[in-house]
This record gives sequence, C-alpha cells and structure tokens, in this order.
Amino acid sequence: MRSSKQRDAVLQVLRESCDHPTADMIFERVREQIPNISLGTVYRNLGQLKDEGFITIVESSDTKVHYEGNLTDHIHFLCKSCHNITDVFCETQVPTALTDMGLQVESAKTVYYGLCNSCR
Amino acid sequence: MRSSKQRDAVLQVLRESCDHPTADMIFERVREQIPNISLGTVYRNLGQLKDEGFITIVESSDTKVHYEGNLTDHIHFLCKSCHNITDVFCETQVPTALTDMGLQVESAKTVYYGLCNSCR
DNA sequence: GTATTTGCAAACGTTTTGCGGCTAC
DNA sequence: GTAGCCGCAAAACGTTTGCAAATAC
Repeated sequence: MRSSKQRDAVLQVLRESCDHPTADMIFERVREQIPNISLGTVYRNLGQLKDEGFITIVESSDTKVHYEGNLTDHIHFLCKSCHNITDVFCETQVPTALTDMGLQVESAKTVYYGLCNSCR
Repeated sequence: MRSSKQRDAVLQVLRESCDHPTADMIFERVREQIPNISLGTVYRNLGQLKDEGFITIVESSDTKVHYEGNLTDHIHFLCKSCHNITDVFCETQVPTALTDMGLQVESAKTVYYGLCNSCR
C-alpha cells in the first residue's frame, strides 16, 4: 500500500471522529480538506484501511455501514432514542463509568466471537 | 394492523428460521407457500412487524439487514470464518453452553442500551 | 518507468415508494 | 363502504467497478 494524501485524510478524519460515521459522513468531512476528493476514493480507501486492519466496521442495525477509527479497547452505548453510539472508556467499573457519563442503561447484550463447529 | 395471509407467513417463516435471514432470504422462503408474493410486500411487512415489536433487527457489519424472529432472551455467537450468527440459549453458565455447542470463543463484546444524556 | 491511486461516471444490489386494484372487517 | 393491504414497477439509495489520467517511488 502506497502513501496517498487522500487515504491519510480519510484515516485522520476517522480517528478524530467519535460518532462512528458512515462513508458519506466521512466524505463530507474529508472534503473540507480536499474539496475535489471523490466518494469512490473514500469507499476504496475505507476498504483498504479495513483490510489492512487500521479501522474496523461497527455492527449496526442501519442500512449504511458505520466505521470505527479507534481500535483501543472500549465499550459501546447505543441510545434507543437518537440511535447514536457513544464510546465509553474505562479500565475498571463499567456501570459506574456509564452513570458518570449520564448514560441511563436499560439493557445490555454480549456478543461472542470465534470459530464455530464446522469452521474449526 | 389488520390480519393478512402474507404478513402471517412472513412472521411464521422468521420464527422458524434460526439463521437471522435477510429480506430476500425471507422472500424466497415465503414464496414456497405464497408463490406470487412480491418482494415489496415482504419489505413492508418486515417494517410493520418491527414497528409493532414482533421482530427485531440483528446488528451486523453487512450491507443487508438481518432479521430476528426469536425474542426470547439468548446470546449471539459470530463465527469469524463463515460470518454466521449462532443462537445460544442458556439460563446459567454462558461459557459452558458455548463450549458444549462446539463454539470456540476468542473474544466477547458487550453493548449497552438505554437513553443518553441529551435524550433523557 | 511502472504499478498504484485518483476522479468521474456508469453499474449494481438493496430498500423504499407510488399506483390502481383487492381484501378484511 | 372504506381503510388497509396487495402486486407490480419505477425510483431512490448505498456501494462497487471500469477507465483514462495523475501520482508515488
């Protein structure tokens, strides 16, 4: 992967964002720096950055794909009203950290990742 | 919401499925019972069933929306290789239940739901 | 010099919508 | 009878892809 102004800008924007933006949101933000960048370039770079492990995709119930530039360990809080995903960073007590941020937890869901029976 | 043959079939198919199908997968399955059903009707009914709380959307990193017809409390296991989502039902020990099903857990992620500061 | 990247535009796949006819109540 | 539902087809939307010009090394 060669260095490019456009890809650097996409990665920088994503790392500075804490709202898990979609491709078109990233496009609008990168455009402020590089006005003539195209949406196709943003999509292509997001794909490459994902393949190389610099960014990840956030699981969502949206039809659009949401991206995550912060790879440090943290927790997601989904608001049932505005559907925004808030990042929560804490080393120890999760419920305390959430309450301290003014987040009113109603439920929690744990998803497990690994290899299934037939893929092992 | 009035009763309809098409909506009943969509709900029945989804309740019988354990693979969190997409709209087009549901369409194909309902077609076996109602060959002339249209894809638009499937989408419209999925939207209504979701609004009324009969079904939910599974969060995924796919571009297609995945639906869930089983509202009883259970856990999701995502295979990193084949990307299938396995339902795990257990009352007590989660790790034991996963191992018993031949699922090799590598990591887990907990997501919290509720109301954020500004929506409260 | 050449392999990669870009902008542009067309293509593609998924989901939504408008319409006239049909159905449940 | 009428409000809600249907099938059909077109539109809308998000994403991917092909191409010739530009760029990194």
